[in-house]
Amino acid sequence: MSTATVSRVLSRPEMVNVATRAAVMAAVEALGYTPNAAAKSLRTLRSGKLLVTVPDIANPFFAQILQGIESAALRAGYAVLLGDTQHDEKREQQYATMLLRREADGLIFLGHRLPKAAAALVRSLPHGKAPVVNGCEFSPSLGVPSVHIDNAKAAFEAVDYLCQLGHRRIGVVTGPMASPLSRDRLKGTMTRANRDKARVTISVAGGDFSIESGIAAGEQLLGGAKPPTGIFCFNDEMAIGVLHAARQHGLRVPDDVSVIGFDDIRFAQYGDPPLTTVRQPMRELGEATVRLLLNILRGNVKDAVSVTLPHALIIRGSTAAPRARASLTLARG
Amino acid sequence: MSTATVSRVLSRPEMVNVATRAAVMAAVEALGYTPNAAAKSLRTLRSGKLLVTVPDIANPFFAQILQGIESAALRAGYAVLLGDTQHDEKREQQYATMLLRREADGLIFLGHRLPKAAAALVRSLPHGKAPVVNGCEFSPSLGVPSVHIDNAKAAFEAVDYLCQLGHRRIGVVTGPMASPLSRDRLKGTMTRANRDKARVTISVAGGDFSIESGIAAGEQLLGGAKPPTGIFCFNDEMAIGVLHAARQHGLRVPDDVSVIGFDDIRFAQYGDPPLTTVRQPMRELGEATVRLLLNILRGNVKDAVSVTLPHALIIRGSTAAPRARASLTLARG
DNA sequence: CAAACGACTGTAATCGTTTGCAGCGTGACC
DNA sequence: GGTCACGCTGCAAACGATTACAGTCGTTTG
Repeated sequence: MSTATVSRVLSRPEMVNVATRAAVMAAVEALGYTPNAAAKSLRTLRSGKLLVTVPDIANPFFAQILQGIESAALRAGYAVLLGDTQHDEKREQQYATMLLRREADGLIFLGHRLPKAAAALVRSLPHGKAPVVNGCEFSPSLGVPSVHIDNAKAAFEAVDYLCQLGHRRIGVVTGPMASPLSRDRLKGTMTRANRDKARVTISVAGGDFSIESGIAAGEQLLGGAKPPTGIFCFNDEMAIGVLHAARQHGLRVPDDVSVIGFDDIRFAQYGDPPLTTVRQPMRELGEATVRLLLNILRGNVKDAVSVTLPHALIIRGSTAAPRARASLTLARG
Repeated sequence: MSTATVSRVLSRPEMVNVATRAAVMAAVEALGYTPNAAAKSLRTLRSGKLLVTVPDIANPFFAQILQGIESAALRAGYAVLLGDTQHDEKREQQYATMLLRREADGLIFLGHRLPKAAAALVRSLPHGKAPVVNGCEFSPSLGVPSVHIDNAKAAFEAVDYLCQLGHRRIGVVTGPMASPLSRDRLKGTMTRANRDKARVTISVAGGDFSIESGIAAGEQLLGGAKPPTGIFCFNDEMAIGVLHAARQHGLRVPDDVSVIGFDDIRFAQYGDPPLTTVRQPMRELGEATVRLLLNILRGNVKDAVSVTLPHALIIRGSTAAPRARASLTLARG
């Protein structure tokens, strides 16, 4: 029995006679043979792995996207190489070179920076051929397809909802402005605010998507002279921080101040109060990203284009119409 | 310039003359050469990857352990192959075979089941030589070293704290009993309860570590005739569920019922009320697990033994002394 | 001065698969 | 009966690194 035959049985069984096939399988069973992945990868130039870099795996938003990625990858016969970059550019670079070493067949990056090594790869290949896709930011300038929601529209809707409830002083807790995602959400926020320019005022506090930065932003917004009656946060964790800050200030949510989050992580709905938020389809985002990458790997150029998935404003208990100014002042005393 | 020299420059630079070394480096730069990982792996029989299987990556507890694993692995020059098993035995098996294919040099599994393929490996190698370690369960019978806390002791302390506050009817929300971790915590709970056999009664509700199962368990415990005044949950997510259920029942925490969680995930301290919980050093658990695995890979047999890390009861706002029975009844009316 | 040595560098075998090509036997068709 | 096609299997050449071993050359040592 030649190695060639064994190899064929294992990779393309239909090429070999049923009898020999059975014999080989029996021998494989008996000897407990398992093919060596490195040798296979060396020969075929394919590793069967997808490299995924995540800014922070402890962030439930990314964790759930990753879950979608993992399950779609597994279904397609790929394994996931995980890189937690901690928003650190060095680490992003470091991981990206694994692509050049052919340790992975493709790269999914969930941050907003395209690592140099990957950028070089993108430039060196014809458009739409580089196996690099982005997970949740949309940045056409990178020349890399991505899967995302319409962040500007989503923010518009969130702020619109606050306006419709009657809020006039609205606070916004953003993410880092380096990320297009934050910029898009701010853009949507402003678009809506400017529509009511005369009446609606926006105050902006910067955050970094962590609970702690949400607390700080909450302090900042609620500590001022004329605090906002409604606060829109660019993710749920910061919203949880703002809720916390509001409690510290003796403010009740939603009676004294309304809060809207973003993402709809699992903890959003079970807090007190349950958080009104913009739901992103995290799992689907992850799955769609893998599909996109697989299309590129398979050369389906026509299907290798950015995808926009639907979002939804989920209304829960953290939002309500603002109270009259007098009673609010009273409550804060 | 022979390939041998280039190889030496890249892997053991000290072996080659400084001048040639510089020349090679220059050429490498100029040509943008990057070594092929598969070829290297084939030749050296080492992949530079650690396989990590996680029952549920969206669970912040595992996410944080994974974070520790990833960072320790990266520091040691290893990459992480992630498998989210969704508690599914099939998927665990599937991932474990990657070890046999030499797609990874070692396996860290965070669930409680040792996959067959890995078990076979453990049996086939001398004791303490198999590159397989467990992440947070301690199960000597598997013959695999692990990193964990003293679960029985931790549970003992949590229940002890409730007892000392004056609670007599205590509820427990467990995890799946298939896991030694749950059994150990229940054991610790019972040890403490039995010390006060005459006065303390324990009621047990089964959960699966999800928020939803916490809600269900909370309903079950709080819906009865003589509901517990203190509830100890085997993780924070279920505790969050119990808090939710308590609110639904019109009970206030900690006035009407005290709640203790386990793990101290980030969301525990920013809820309302902040959760009293048993802190596990998640990051350190992950890092220690990697160290353990590396010791095995390097043949440091004497350091390849299970490790117990310290836990701590973190007291926050979700626990207090129970109210007199009369007023409790009043509050619930 | 010859021999031994040391510091490098090159040759070539090797890791374990995949796969193009050739060989071989069988049956069909003319 | 000869030719051809077809189905299957084996041979052997890759894939791209690492590394034992041998060779080269300058230097030290006896």
